[in-house]
Formats: sequence, structure tokens, C-alpha cells
Amino acid sequence: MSLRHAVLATLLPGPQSGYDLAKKFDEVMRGVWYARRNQMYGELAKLTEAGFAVQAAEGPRGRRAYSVTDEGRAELRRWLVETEPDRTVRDETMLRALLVSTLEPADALGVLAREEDVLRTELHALRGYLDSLLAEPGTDPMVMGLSLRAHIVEGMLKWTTDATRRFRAAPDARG
Amino acid sequence: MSLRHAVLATLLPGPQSGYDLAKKFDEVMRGVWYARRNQMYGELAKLTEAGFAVQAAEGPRGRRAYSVTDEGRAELRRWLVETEPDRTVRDETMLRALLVSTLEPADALGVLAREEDVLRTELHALRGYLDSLLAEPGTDPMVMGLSLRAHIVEGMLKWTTDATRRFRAAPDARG
DNA sequence: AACTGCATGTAATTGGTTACATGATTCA
DNA sequence: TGAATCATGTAACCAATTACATGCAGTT
Repeated sequence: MSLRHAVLATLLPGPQSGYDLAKKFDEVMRGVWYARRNQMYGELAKLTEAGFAVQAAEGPRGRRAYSVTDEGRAELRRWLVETEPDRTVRDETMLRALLVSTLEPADALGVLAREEDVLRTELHALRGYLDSLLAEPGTDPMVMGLSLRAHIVEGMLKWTTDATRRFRAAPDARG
Repeated sequence: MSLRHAVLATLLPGPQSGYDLAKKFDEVMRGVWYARRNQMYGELAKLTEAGFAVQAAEGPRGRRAYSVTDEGRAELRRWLVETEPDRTVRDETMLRALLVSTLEPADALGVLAREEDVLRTELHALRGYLDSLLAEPGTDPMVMGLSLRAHIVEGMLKWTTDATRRFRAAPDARG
């Protein structure tokens, strides 16, 4: 299961609470793996039970910060190196892109415009995040993954622009 | 929910059985949305109950072919045009790419090599599929979506090559 | 007669989502 | 003192996965 290991890896830099992790998932992991806020607490409990994480500190407002154990680090390595990746992909944006050609040209153009808009916003956010990481001293390991997502969003955006032009130029030449 | 609409769209070209749909999902939809074989039967039942599909024919070996109703066509359009897309993305390949920088260089290189291999295989299959579609008379609507996936896999592949080179050249310069 | 591929499902379990429920701290 | 943010969770429901279970039709 991936969420378990995604949480474990996100926890690596240092003690964090479920709340912290939820924020990091929204910011950094969005384009790769998504989780709801309340899923974090469950995963942290299961990681703790398995011995891969421990509650490291308690703070105000009932805050409970967890950190990764040596077993947790070993498990993460084992998962990345020894297990066969699950090739299941779920991306509704891409699914809609695939299905847009079943629509009338006018409808298709509307859907494409909305997708383009959202992708542009995501790319902008990604670039801002990348810039802020690169400005800091020392290279954050996340940079590599984020730049991959940026490349992908750029590719999707290029495709959207292209598809829009094609739909506008020859509304019946779908493909 | 996306699987319901993905199945509905896949059913558009003409009467198909759960078995047919499962095959099409493996071939065409893989890089966009994935579903198990046995999920198809459940979705077809639910689509029928909702009035979006009907059992159109019965064949040998208990084969039951379904086709899309007018209500189904309307529902697909409504979903694509009027509903806000779910931006949830789940892609374990990308998640692993993001996490690879937490590994020792030697481990990272191994993981990257495996990813590169799988991506190359997928790209090869995609190109074969695209060629066979383009050779046929008339443009299949799926071509557009498949070419998007091909672009994305190309991007991921480029990134993998790049990351491998960087890990080999300067094993400690992660980023 | 054996093998491959076609064809359908159900049951049990796990994972994910939605809705609910609560309360402390900080800042304006 | 009111709003925003921090902070944690549970319960009910729905979706997805895994394992199981069955059998026909065509080919060699």
C-alpha cells in the first residue's frame, strides 16, 4: 500500500503531526499522491502499531508529533528497492482529456479551456514552490520529484493547447 | 465517480461485454484509469440500473453485450461539461520517483533503472497501438488521449534518464 | 482429451470518502 | 470577543482489491 509509505517518507525530515503531514500532502504530494486530512491520523496510528513510527513529542492543543524509527527507515528502503511497483494510475484530468473527443466541438472547447486553466494554475504553484526550495541553502530531495511533476504538467498543457487549436481549426477532425 | 463514466464512454462505440471492456481498459485506459476485470460487471449492473446502459444482446458462453442509452449519452456529456473534475492523482511510479532521493545512491540507481525499463515498455506499447489506430481508415477518438499519455511517458522517461545521469555523475548531489 | 481463451460472477476484506463532532490557541 | 487556524479524531458509507468459484467454446 502506497499511502503508508508516502506518509513514512514525508515524516523523514523530522517530527511532524498529522496536521503537518496533511498540509505537506496538499502542497508537495498533490500531483503524485493525494490523501484527505483525516487519513493521516489513521496512517500514523498504523505506522506506530507496526513499529515504523513513534510519538516523539506532545505540544499545545493536543498536538502529537511523530518521527520515523530505524525499522521505519528500513521498511521504506525495502519497499522502494524490493517491491514491484503497482502500475495503477488514476488521473481524472487525463481521463477527461481522453473522453473529450466524444463531445460536440463546442462542448469540447469549453472543457479544454477549463483544464488548461487549472493546469496553468498548478504549474504556477509548482514553479513558485520549486523557486522557494532552490533559494534555500542545501538541495531538498523533493526538488527532483517536483520537477518531474512540473515536466508532466507542461506536457499536459502543451497537449491541451494543441487539442484546442485543432478543435478550433477543424471541428470535425477529431484526433 | 469516474469509473462509471469511464466505462460508459468505453461502451460508446457499440455493444460490448464486461470481458470486452476489461480488455479495452487494459489496452487503452491503462495510463489514465485502471480497473480490475471483475469491476466491470458491477459497473455494468449499476449503469443498467440507472438507465444509462441496456443489455443489447446475448451470445455464446453466457456473453452479455451492453450498449449505451440516450440517457447514458446525456449523462456522459453532463459529467464532462458540468461537473468539476476531481483533481485527485494517484501514480505510484511518480510517487517512487519523488521518494527515490531518500535512498542511498546505489539503491536509487537500481530503482531508476527498473522504472526506466517499465516506462520504455509502456511507450513501445503505446506507439504500437497508436500506429495501428492511425493505419485504420477514419480517426479513432482515442488517439488524442493516447498521444497525451505518450507525451507524458516520454517526459517521465526523459526525467529518469536525467536523474540517473545525475546520480551517477555526482552521487551526493541529490536534486 | 487437453489446453487456451472466453465469459461470468460472489464474498470477504481493506482502503478511501463524506459527514460529523469537538475543542484549544492566536491574533486583530 | 469573534474569526481564523491549529489540532484531533469517529462513524457510516462507498469503492477497490483479493481470492475464490464456475463453466463453455474453439483449437490442436
